[in-house]
Amino acid sequence: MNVAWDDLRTVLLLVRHGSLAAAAEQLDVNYTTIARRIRRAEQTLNLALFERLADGYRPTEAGHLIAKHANEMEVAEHALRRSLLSADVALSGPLTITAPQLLIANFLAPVIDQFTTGYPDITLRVLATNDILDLTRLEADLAIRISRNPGDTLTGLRLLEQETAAFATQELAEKIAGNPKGMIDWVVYDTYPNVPKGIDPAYPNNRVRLRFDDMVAMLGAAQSGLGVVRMPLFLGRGTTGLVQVPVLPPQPYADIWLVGHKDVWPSRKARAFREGLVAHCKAHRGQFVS
Amino acid sequence: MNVAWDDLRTVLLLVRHGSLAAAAEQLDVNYTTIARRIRRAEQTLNLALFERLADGYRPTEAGHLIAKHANEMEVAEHALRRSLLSADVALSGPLTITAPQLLIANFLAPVIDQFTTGYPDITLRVLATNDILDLTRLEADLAIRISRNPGDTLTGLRLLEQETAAFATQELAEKIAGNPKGMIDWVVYDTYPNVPKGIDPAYPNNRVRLRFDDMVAMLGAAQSGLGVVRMPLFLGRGTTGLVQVPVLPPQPYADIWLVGHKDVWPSRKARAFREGLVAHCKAHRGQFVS
DNA sequence: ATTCATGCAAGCGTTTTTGCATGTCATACA
DNA sequence: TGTATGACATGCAAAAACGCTTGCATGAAT
Repeated sequence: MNVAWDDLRTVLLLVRHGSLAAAAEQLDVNYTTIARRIRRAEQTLNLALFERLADGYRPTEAGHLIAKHANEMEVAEHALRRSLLSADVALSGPLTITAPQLLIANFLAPVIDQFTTGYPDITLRVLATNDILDLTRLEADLAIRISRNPGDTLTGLRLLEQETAAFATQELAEKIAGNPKGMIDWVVYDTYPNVPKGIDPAYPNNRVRLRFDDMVAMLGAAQSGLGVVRMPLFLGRGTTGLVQVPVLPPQPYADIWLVGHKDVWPSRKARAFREGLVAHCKAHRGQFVS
Repeated sequence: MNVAWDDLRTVLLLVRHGSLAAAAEQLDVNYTTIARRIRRAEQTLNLALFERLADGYRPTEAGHLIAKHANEMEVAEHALRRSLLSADVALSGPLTITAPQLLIANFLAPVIDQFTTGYPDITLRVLATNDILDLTRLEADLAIRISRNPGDTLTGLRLLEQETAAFATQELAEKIAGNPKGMIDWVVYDTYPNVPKGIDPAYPNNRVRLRFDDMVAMLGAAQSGLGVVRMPLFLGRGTTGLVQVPVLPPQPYADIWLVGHKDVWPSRKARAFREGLVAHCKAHRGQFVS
């Protein structure tokens, strides 16, 4: 009559991720194991937890019920892991941070380098992604985010204020300077699909030539001379082959924050990372504003 | 970095019960297994959870921290199991009840007999004890208790009101009747260690001869003629060799309740048991009052 | 219609986990 | 001072859990 806790966890992950393979990936086991645990749980409870359909496992009502409660167990487990992290006084073991790829590549790499050198016993894991990871679930311990508000339940620290401006190749920049009234091609981000606001009236003719959903790709486009790109100052300045063009005067942009769960924030490892990061930010503040 | 949930549970039980053997009994595994799981958890977390002392495992601070959170996980697990019980519409599987031994022996046995006959697919487990089991933790699904108040967070149903009176052997009863002024020996319960209040003034001389901490033993003493015993009417009437003596007129006593957790109470199995029990109580109410 | 990707079941050999028997150590007791 | 008891460690063999591979069914893309 006693179900193993790990089996409950397995039910939860299968309900949450929908397929044996996806659940298996989360638990880092073979998907066969997921199937076996589910069967074992069903036998122990003498209760059908999933319907086996052609396109996967579909939870029954009982399966959903278990997932609901197992989810609460998971919440408690996450709280435990956060507590352990801050209770752990040793400067050793794993620490996971996440930040946007381009911020890492163009600004944070030295911080990371210095940190791993300074704390060789800490295994730093860097998740370079634009996704907002769930720090409550410890998908990461700390996150560096570009955002206008740092998140609700998290503890945060504003690292930097920054501005955006327009960048293009040297060649394109000269062409625009020689003919301000000519048509200017823009490469823009999908979420702001129009020509930026605030363009200097001296350059009256603007149009969108391309839209991207990825800033790395846009950088490539800009370097290839496909058009003008609005981007944060630090990015444009740090990308070889691009120069700032006066079409779009610098504008304030979302701040850069360091955020973490309140349980994790005071831990020694988090403090150690914060220290190096803050120092680096102070020293290079000039890269971000005009 | 991921601790198995079952290992967390093992830490919890070891902290709670203090020794490998005691924890092992709870989980129904060999105590060696407990030791191994603890070691594995410590290695995974890279953290000492227990001090190995000569007289057993003593939790470290981290061990206590884990136990605290694992306890919350356990609370969620218990909630899950209660939910499953009430979600389970089938009249089959296990059902656990608890009641005082003497109530079972002298009154409830027919209910139990009838229930197991009527619902052969339900495996009834009866815990005959005076201990107050924790229904939140599902140490039992339903409890029959003799109490003045049925418990706070539980759902309850008053089954019977009852009275106590004085009982002794036929021989002793006749002796007392023949000499009301003579010294009357009492056998009393440890928690009320004096001669009962409310004795008829016609019997002025009373003393405590023996104290017991167990009512079964007191019944034996009464049957052996060691003295007069105050006990519930149903008990005295149902015990061969005892007759009521008029020394102590019948007095109201604590009611008999059926209680259960609110999650369990509405389940079909609980309802089925309740039905038979209530009918039996109604039919035999006369056994409990004068 | 064919091909490909996804999702799962079943069989088989291997690894991990577990139970049991044995040995050690400290404590309590007579 | 010997002896019993409770609590744990260790080594070995059985049992359980696991990963890998093959094969089948379904639905989407070509």
